[in-house]
Amino acid sequence: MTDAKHIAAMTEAEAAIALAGLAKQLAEANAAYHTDDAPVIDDATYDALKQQNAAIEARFPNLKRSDSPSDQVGAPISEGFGKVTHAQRMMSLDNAFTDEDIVEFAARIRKFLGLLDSSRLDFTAEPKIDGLSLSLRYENGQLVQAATRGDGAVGENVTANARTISDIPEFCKDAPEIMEVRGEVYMSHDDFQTLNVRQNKNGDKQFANPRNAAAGSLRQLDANITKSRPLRFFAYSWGELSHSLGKTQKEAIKRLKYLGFSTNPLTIGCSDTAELLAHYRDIEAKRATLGYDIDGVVYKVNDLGLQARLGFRSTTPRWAIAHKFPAEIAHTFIEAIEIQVGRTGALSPVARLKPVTVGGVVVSNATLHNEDYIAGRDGKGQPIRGGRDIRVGDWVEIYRAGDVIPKVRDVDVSKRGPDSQAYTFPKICPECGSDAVREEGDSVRRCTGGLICPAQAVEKLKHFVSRAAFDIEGLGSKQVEAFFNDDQLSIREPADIFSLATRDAANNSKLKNRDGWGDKSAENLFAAIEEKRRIPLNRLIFALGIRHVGENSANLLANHFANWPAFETILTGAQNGTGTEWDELMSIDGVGSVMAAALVNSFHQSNSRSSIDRLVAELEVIPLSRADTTGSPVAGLTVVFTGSLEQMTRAEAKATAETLGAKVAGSVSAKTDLLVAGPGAGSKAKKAADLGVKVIDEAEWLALIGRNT
DNA sequence: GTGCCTCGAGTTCC
DNA sequence: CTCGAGGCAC
Repeated sequence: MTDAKHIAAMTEAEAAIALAGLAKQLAEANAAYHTDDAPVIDDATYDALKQQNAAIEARFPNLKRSDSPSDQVGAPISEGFGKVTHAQRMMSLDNAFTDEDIVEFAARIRKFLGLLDSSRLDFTAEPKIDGLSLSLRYENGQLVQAATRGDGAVGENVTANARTISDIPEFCKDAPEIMEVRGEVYMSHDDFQTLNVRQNKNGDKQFANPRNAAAGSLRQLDANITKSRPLRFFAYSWGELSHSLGKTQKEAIKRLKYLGFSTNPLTIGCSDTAELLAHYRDIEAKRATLGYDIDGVVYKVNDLGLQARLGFRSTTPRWAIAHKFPAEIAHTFIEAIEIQVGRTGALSPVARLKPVTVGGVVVSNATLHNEDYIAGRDGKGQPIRGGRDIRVGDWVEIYRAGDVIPKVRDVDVSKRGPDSQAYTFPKICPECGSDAVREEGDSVRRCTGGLICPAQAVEKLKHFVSRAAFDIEGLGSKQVEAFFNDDQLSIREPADIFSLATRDAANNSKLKNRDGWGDKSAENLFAAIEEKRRIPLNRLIFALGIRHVGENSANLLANHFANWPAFETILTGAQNGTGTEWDELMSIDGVGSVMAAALVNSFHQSNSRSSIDRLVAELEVIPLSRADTTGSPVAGLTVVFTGSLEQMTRAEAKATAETLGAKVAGSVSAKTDLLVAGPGAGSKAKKAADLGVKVIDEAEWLALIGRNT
């Protein structure tokens, strides 16, 4: 034991050792307490250890560990979970619904790898568990972190909760020093039933389905509640590894089993698509007797070397696919068809349904996409669902696309009454009365009211405060809408947000007297707004809500122009379709004529321009911090990218290269210094060879610019 | 012109 | 998540 005097006398090295020891001791104690119900130390000792840990951390803040016990179980319950950046992105899977999709999947892989039809290509097939994915990080065999998938790049830290799941080992003997194990947390049918009976007895809410129950249980702020819930875990994948788990998918899964994880017993190897499809039918037949929910079968290329060669698209691997079971359907009728107006003026029809349960969830709305869909045609005028139109009062077949978005699959025409009438899509905006027009070749009808239309104005404001834009704490979509409709403190356009505090002060500070508001909440809101007066250029460009300019394009533009004045000057000077400014816009990789025109219009149309000017006058725009390119290994070089890139998109690659002072060209010439060639590179690689231009692959490029994979 | 691949926009429910 | 469409390579 180490007392306060010891801590005061500690050297940094001693402190680091002490912290490591405490982390281990407390983690073991936690594990024992949460999983076995058999504490290895008593509460007083536990608290004393924890205090020591905190005291050492206070004296040596730089030594605080990533797995610090002060951030874990037993720590006071904080609001929300911490964020965890995954060492390797958690990908999602491409979906397939038909046998043909699977044949194409295999063909795509053969083509990409340049394999002959006659050569062997092995796969694995396993049930796709319907739960939620989890990434477990082990260091030297010890579980140090568990994180949910989140958006794939950043998830939530649910370490304390994961420790309570008995299928998840606290310690793995013989594991690589760094090992991220990925898999699915789920609840069995039996456990789900029992839990709901218990919930009912305690007067707690019932869960709609095992998946929701599992998700709700894992995301409890109090790990003790998670502990009382019967969660299970199947391991099927991995992230960062300090050394490999095997040469093939099958070997790696076997290894995970050896290390103490549950792996799904229905995982098998297959040597062609026929075997994959046979296993699919087999699992489909067993589906009802498995005792847990699955929603399809996952196929993966077995050879990990081939997996590495195939690599990833932006969000999915090329070497795996999920063969989904047909979606569950339900029948109900349409009580009404309503029109919503979006930020770009798009009129979107929504069917109000007689509530019905589909896949364990009660659905009362379903999207009808657009005018053509209601009329029974697709965007090109081709009939869908046999060309039947959709009417108010129709009995319809509903399913949840991707198990999420409710959609109308088909109409039962035989149940139509004699007075049934075809739906007439409005030609004027239901919100503002302006003309709603459909441009040639567009499937969407749009309100022409612009900012005059209250619906568009509100949606634009909601976009402005959204997460990837200004992200003002305490000013979400609900609040924005309330302020929009407030007579005294109205927010009609983005600039009004930044004058809110002054206007409220001039108005005798009435905000704090509103329903649900007080001194503190008003003060917090004003502070949060002030905080966002300084805004990075890319966020500002995205927040403007210009059509065709999403988060990604905003980043490209910010990268190119680096600061607001440069961006504004070009857009102000640009003419639609011609001139040097237009050419500069078009020269940006990822910007084409449609986006360029949308940008130019928004800076020339007087209403939108003055709204932008009023906003920018309130802000301090943070320019993009350009790295100093002196000493950059590629400064001044002319680089060309070809073939498919795996670690980054072409646009990202170009932006990064430019940041480092390189020029990026579209084609290989005598002036080219370097060609970065991914798989599938064709004529350019040949030309480079002819001209004697140096050719490297993506990994070598990343190494060159100092970004290791 | 065709055929990927990505992105943008709009959607529901918890 | 899905659809449509923009952008780019061939």
